[in-house]
Amino acid sequence: MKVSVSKEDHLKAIFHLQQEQGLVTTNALASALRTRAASVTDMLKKLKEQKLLIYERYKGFKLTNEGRKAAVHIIRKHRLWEYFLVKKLQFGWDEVHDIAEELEHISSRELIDRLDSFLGFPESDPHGDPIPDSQGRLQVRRQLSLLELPLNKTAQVSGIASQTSEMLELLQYNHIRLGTRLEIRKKFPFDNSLEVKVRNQPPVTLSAQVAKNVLVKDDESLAEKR
Amino acid sequence: MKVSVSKEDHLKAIFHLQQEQGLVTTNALASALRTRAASVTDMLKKLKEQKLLIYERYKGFKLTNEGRKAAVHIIRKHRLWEYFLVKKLQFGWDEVHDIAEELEHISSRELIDRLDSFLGFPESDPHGDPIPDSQGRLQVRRQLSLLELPLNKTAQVSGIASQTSEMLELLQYNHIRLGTRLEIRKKFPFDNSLEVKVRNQPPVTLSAQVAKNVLVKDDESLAEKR
DNA sequence: TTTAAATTTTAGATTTGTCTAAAATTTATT
DNA sequence: AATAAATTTTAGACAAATCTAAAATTTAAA
Repeated sequence: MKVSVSKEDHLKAIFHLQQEQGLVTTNALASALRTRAASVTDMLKKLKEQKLLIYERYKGFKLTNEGRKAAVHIIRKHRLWEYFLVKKLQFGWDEVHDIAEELEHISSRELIDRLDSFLGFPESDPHGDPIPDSQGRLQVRRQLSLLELPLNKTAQVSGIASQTSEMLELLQYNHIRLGTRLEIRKKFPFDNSLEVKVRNQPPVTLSAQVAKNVLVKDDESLAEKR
Repeated sequence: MKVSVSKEDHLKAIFHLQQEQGLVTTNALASALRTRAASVTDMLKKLKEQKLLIYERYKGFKLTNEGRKAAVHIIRKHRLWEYFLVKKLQFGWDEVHDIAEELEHISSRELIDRLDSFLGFPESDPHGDPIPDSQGRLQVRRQLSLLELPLNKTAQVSGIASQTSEMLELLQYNHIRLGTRLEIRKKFPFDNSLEVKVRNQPPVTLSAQVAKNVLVKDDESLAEKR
C-alpha cells in the first residue's frame, strides 16, 4: 500500500504535535491539517493498517518507529528544499514554506541525498530548524526558559509562557517574537536581569520576570532522536 | 476546477503524440499513459470542460491554445529539472527521467523562473531536447534521416528506423546510440556513404544503407511554436 | 454494400480521501 | 454518582480517477 501525499501530511503533523504538545488528539490533528475530526479518524485507521501508527479507538495514538522514521524523512526533505530555495534560488525565508510543502512529497531518496550534498550538508533550514541527516537523526532542541539559557548561545524564541498583553507589548517593543533568534550577552546576578541581543537590533535588558516567561530552543543540544 | 497531476500527464502526452504522429487517437494515448481507452475517454471529457481540449465523441481531439500552453509549461518544468539534476546534482542523463516526472508537477511558476535563471537559461535538456522559455516558446526540431542531414550541422540521434541486431551492433561499435550527438564531416557521392563525427570519437564511415535508418533531430530549426 | 473488425464510448463498479450528521465514548461538573 | 459537555467514532454520501464488460460508432474487408 502506498504512502500518499495526504498520509505524509498526517504523519508529519502528528510528529510535530507530538514534539510540541506531547500527546496528540484527533481534534488537534484535524485543526492542524484544516480538516475534520471524522476524516482524521479515517486516516488513523489506514495508518494503523500500515503499521505507521499505534492506535486504539477512543484511546489516542502515537507513531510507531517506522512512522516516526517516515515523518522525519519528510521533514528532512522539507527543510533541505527550503534551504535550497533560499540559498540557491534567492527566495526570502518567508516565501518558501508553501513551495517546500509541495516539494517534500517528491519521493526519490537519491535525489534528497544528492541535494543534501550539493548544499554542503546544512545543519538547519532558513528558519533555524535543524535538518535531519540521511540516517534520520535529528538534533532535538529542548525548550527552556530564557533564564536558563547559557551565555552567548544562540537560541530561537519558541513560546511565550504567560501572554498578558502588557508583556507582549514589552516584547514587541524589543523586537522579540516567536521565531526570533537571540542570545544572552550578560547576566546581572543582582536582580537576575539579562542583556539580550537580537540580530540587527541594539542590545536590550530584560527583567528576570520577563525572561522567565520567554521560552526558547537552543541550537546545539545534540541529543539523538531515533 | 483544478488541473490535477493526471490531467497534466494527459495534456503532456497529447502534446507529444501530436508532435510525433500528427493526430492522436484514444488508443494511442491510452497506451502512452499505460491506462485504458475508457479512462482516457473519461479524462477527455474533463479536459474539454476546462477548455483545454477540442473534442467530439468518436471524432478525435486536439489541444486548444490554452491546452497547448499548459502542456508546454509542463515540458518546460520537466526539462529544467532534468538539467538541474544532471548539471547540479551530478545524476547521469539516463537516470533523471522518473524524478523529473514527479518534479514537473510542482506548481509554483516563480520557482521555475528562478530555477531557470539559476541554471543560466539553458536551451536544451541533457537529452538535447529544447527547453521552452518562460513565454512558452519552444524550438521545434523535426526528425530526418541521417542521409538528409546537411554537412557540418550537429544533430542528435532520435530513433533507429530498422532495428536488426546486425545494424544495432554496427552502430554500437561506432558509439552511436539514441541521444548521441553527431555531425556529418563528408559526403561521398559515389556510394552516398558518409563520414560521421561523434564527440570524443574518431570519425567513422557509414554506408547509405545504414545512414538511411538512423533518424536524427537537427539542433537549429528555429520555428516558433505557440 | 453488407458484414466483420477495430475503435471508442457508456454503464456501472471500485478505491481513496473527504464530508455531514448522528451515535458512542470519555471527561468534566454539579 | 448522575448528568452535562466535549471528544471521537461510525454510518452513509460524494467527487475524482480508475477499471471491466457491453454497447455504439467508425473503418476496413469481403
